[in-house]
Amino acid sequence: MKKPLAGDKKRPTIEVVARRAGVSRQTVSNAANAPHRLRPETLQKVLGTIDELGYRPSQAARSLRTSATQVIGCRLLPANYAGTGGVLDRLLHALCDAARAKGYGVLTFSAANDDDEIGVLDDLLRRNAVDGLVLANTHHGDVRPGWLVEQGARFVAFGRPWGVARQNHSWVDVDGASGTSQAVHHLAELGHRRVGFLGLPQGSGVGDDRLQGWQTAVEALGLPATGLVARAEDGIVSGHALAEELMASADPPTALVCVSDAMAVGALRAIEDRDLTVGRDVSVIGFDDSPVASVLRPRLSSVRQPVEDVAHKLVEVLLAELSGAQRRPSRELLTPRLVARESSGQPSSTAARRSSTETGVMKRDLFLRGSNRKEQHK
Amino acid sequence: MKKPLAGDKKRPTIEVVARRAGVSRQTVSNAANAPHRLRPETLQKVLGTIDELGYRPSQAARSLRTSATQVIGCRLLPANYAGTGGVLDRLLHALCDAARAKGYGVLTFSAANDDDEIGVLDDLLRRNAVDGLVLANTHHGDVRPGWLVEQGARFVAFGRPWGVARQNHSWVDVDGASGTSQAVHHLAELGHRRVGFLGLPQGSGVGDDRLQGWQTAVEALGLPATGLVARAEDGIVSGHALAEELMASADPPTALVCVSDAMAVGALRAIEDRDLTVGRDVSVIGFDDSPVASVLRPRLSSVRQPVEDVAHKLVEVLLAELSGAQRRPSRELLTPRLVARESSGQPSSTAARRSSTETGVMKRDLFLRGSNRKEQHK
DNA sequence: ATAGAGCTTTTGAACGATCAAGTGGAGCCA
DNA sequence: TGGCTCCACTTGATCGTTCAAAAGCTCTAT
Repeated sequence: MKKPLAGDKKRPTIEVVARRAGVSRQTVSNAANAPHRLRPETLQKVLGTIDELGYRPSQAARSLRTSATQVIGCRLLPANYAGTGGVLDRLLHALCDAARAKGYGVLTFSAANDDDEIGVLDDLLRRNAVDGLVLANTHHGDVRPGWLVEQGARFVAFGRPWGVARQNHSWVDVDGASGTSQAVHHLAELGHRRVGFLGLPQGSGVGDDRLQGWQTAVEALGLPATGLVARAEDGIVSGHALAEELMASADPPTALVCVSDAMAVGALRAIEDRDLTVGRDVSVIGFDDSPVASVLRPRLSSVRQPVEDVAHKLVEVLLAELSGAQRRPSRELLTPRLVARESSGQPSSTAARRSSTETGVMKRDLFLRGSNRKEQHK
Repeated sequence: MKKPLAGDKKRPTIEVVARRAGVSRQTVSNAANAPHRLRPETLQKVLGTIDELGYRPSQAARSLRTSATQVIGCRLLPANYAGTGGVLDRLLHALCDAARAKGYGVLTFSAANDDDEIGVLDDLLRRNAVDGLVLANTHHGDVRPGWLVEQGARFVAFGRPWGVARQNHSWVDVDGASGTSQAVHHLAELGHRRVGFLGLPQGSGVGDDRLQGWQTAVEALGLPATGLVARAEDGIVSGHALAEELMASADPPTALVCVSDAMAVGALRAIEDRDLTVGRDVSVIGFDDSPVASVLRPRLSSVRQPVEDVAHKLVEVLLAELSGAQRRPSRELLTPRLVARESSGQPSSTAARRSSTETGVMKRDLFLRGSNRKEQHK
């Protein structure tokens, strides 16, 4: 029975509700915050009045008194779609849902770089505009976690504190090594033996992590490991160059596991440029399952991060941190899942068969296969 | 000379700053909010102390007193990347920047549907958690604007109030008709005459708008207009079906202007399935310049919305609305810009030449052309 | 009868800022 | 000198909530 808020009419305060229900302010407050303290019939009556007037406590007044804003801050990363951008957008959605389920809001902001971000964070913390923070995209030599710890701020990082000995803050991360390992196992099951890896320059946390997964799997399966790794900065152009480099070798790989979808896209291009068929002559698996993955042709197999689970964990850990119950920092490592699509298939029987005559042979069969739409392609 | 906030040390209040500077609370307040009221030397002294202690007014206390939160709410739309999703993500970034520049924060939330969103908005408004709202993705029969007006809420819509006679709220939108018109003109300049249009079912605001731009341009240029429009719900599969439909006709188009990038992707597939070359046999232009556009091969020409300008306008209009100075609702229509890439090129001299022997001819030339990376493809 | 225990409800104070009104002093003019 | 204005700054009140403590009330045990 909610009353619309007419433009000039003011929102009802707790005082108004109290008078109307014939009780005191505190009783109304308790009805919402500590219902067990009220006699059932009183509770009923007060809740009725609250509903009747459409009362909600003023966030500002509550924050002032409790010094808790019920808001989590989170930086919006620059939209780097081919890279990990898609993941962070999905994460933001999931984070909003997870936070709202716990009665929290999410305040987003953008920043040009980490120093800029620290400036914004400093402002948010000093104004008490947020209770806690989610720190995304942690990286090697990241100054933000240390700064936040020093400020006594409550936060959770999405991403391990790479290359730091004393990890004195909570984090949630995705096991990249598991992801690339899954990719290698999947390719091995399809019959591949020479599985290459396109990675990031040494020193990148995620890059090294994902490379290690490849190494572990290759060793476990007894696959060849030499001359199969190429590394460069992330990007489509890099992916093209690295894939070309590996394929130009004497004994080229029949499959490529890539540290990112951007790299994978570059690899796809390089393969096509050699007039080979992706998923047939050379298989490719990306990482992050970015939006482009399912739109490319052939659709790109990719390792998908469990973003919803990450978001839930982030909120869970952060709230524990906020409650103060948490003494020791939490560490959560979640497992990603390979989404196999057309870009990873059985190796062609003769790896040496490299004529260009068969380009596009599989196109028809591959198009729309596995799509959730039932529409058939004639 | 900012002092770090040690974990257990409390933030300084205005009272603390005042005592330290040897002035009263109000003088400190004035230093920040009305510096002209202070004698220059006093101002200097107070600002010095503020800086020394790293003081920032508590957002909660300020909000309580002024009943202004300095926060704008904005729904995070489901990540529909092939569709308009990418645009709204870009918009969110720009919105955060534009808002921050004016001292506002952006509170994001997600909602399953419009009714769900109204529930969230109701909550935000009742708690006074936001000063104003940005309403994205307005559509035909949208109940949200009316509801917000009824509530007396301050908001700006991104998108015109489609199909509503009395437009009693402010909005900012992009002139879709101009975008599709630009696309047609661009194609006509390249030599195309039969330019098709893949649109949305009648009744969709953006769909009809963009179709109208195509019509206007086609008429203005004296191009054929019959049998060149196909309409269906948005999506890759739809795009494929519609393009196939048009190309199967007796006198097929040599170019397709699409209402969205998703449609355009479907069209690309359909063209390739006929063993034709995109950008040569048939040109394709999408709408929104979503992230996939520049990653596809050939890269997709697309109409790009001026998201940063939109964000600035949204904030500007909303703040005018909040200040109360605004009597009449504002209406701003911004112009998008066509980004021409490889998917739109000169029509092949013989439109009837439809052998499959030349598939992929231009691939090498097209790859990476126009990229900002200088790296050459050998 | 009465004190004590336990439950429910009320009252006073405080959170930290801004608004509105008040104070004190310098400067001007008659 | 007195009165007036203007400026620079201070003081008291207030925003709407929750916390902490007090106050009633009921019930039981002595």
